[in-house]
Amino acid sequence: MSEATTGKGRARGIDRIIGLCDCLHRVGRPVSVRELVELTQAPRSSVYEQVATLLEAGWLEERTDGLLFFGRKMHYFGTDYLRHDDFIARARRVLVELTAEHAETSQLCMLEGDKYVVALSEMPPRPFAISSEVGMATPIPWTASGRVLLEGYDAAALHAFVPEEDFILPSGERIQPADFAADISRAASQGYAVTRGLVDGFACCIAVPIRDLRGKVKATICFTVGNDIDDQRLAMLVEVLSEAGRRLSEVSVSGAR
Amino acid sequence: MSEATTGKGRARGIDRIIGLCDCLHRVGRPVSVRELVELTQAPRSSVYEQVATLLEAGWLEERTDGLLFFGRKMHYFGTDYLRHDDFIARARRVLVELTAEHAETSQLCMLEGDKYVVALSEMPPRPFAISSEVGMATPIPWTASGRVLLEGYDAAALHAFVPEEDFILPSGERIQPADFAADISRAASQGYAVTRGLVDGFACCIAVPIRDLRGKVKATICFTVGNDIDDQRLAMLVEVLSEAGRRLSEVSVSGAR
DNA sequence: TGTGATTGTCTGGTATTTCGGACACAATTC
DNA sequence: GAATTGTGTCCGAAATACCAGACAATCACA
Repeated sequence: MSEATTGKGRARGIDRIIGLCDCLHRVGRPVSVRELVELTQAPRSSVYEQVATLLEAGWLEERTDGLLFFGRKMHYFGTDYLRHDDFIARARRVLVELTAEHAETSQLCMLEGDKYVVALSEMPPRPFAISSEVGMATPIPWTASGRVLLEGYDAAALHAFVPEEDFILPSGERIQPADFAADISRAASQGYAVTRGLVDGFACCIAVPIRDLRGKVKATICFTVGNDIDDQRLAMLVEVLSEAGRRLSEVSVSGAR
Repeated sequence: MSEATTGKGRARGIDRIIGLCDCLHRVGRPVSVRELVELTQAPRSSVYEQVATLLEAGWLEERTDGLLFFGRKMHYFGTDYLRHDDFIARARRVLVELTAEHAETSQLCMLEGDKYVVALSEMPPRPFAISSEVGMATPIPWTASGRVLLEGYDAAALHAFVPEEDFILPSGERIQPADFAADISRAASQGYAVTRGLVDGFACCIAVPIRDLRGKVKATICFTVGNDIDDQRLAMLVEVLSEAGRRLSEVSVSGAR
């Protein structure tokens, strides 16, 4: 992802900005200028200058505690994106519907490079819904959606595509690529994937594919529910998701991207 | 707003990018490179290069029809902003609640420079809810919220602050600054403002203040409802909004911003 | 209060990026 | 099919934005 957008040596302002925002997103919390300098590896004086520019533009905001984070403008731009990407806009309506109907967190997930990201997330208005952060890059093997998104990948292809370290779960345990490949082909044949307590212990994820015109999986929608779910409800949710997945697949005609 | 972020002559890449994104936001729809060049007044070759860089970074996306608009990354950054700005996050929960309860569009509005902008908008899931675009700068006198946000401004202060042309409604009709000042002081004394059919004919807006610690109005929350609303329901919504406004005002202690 | 670390500002030189304009190619128009 | 207009790429020159580093101000702590 972030290629040479950070690092020392003279760089274009625009690349520095991109690197800066990527870092901010990656850490996912307000940071001090000092921290920003460390994260981006950019020259101190440059960072000060860029930050000043971005603050003035409303791309960043300085909070009362002096820390920096994204500003209003980013929200506006992001909202513009959501409105104008046909596929995303349609998916969002479906997620809202699913979450309203079943009171579970529903998400739209996609690949970004060799990582999995949550593109959209709708949480039910209940106190302890399980969430995960929009846009955060996560190793593919950690997720149910990953098993759907990598449809068609065999062990060799996996080895080439997925970074070695991504097979190691937060717990330290290692997923065997062969097992992962088996999960993938099972997902392909049954049309959905379920993981239980993979990264979390208490979470259970159910993912189904959304396909483009050529039948390739381009995204997934998933429910994230408590691991204590019973089989009957799980089957019901699978059914509901599959239906939604089909709906989002077919009309994906000329929409955006 | 957009100061020297557009225009001819040599400019920093970062300023060009800011100008480019501002233009995209202002037009509010996907555009061709040609159009971008016109909008930003930037050199053609520069625009091509910046666009390429931004596309690669995922800040922009090229759609199937070749037009450009904001990309995924902006959505991620915007989501980060929403999560981490305490005040915004709290306001959002309140809006969701209000909209769920009363099935009307509710919004959080603020000033940005000498313009009014919708910072957050929650629409009820019904077919013909009245909406307005998040982040779009609108002349202050066109709105109910404007009458609340400018609390304390007399005719002279208005004259100094609000651009002359902003008093002209889309219909071509002109709002008299004196009338506007009267609306403002009425809003201050009754604690809310209502406008009926101001820009739209069919829309009715109800706005109440959210105050910072010093008592200054820093934002409004409002309902946008159909103009056919009856007095009783309107009174009820005013009451509900006022309560919400009070809730958002008090604890605004050390929040963000 | 002294000493060292941290944070923020400023300035000048130069490695680099921006920009103008030329060029190639495609799409229209006459 | 010639002429015109629109779109995208490439290149060299030079204006300048980025960076290093010096300095000032503030803080931390003994």
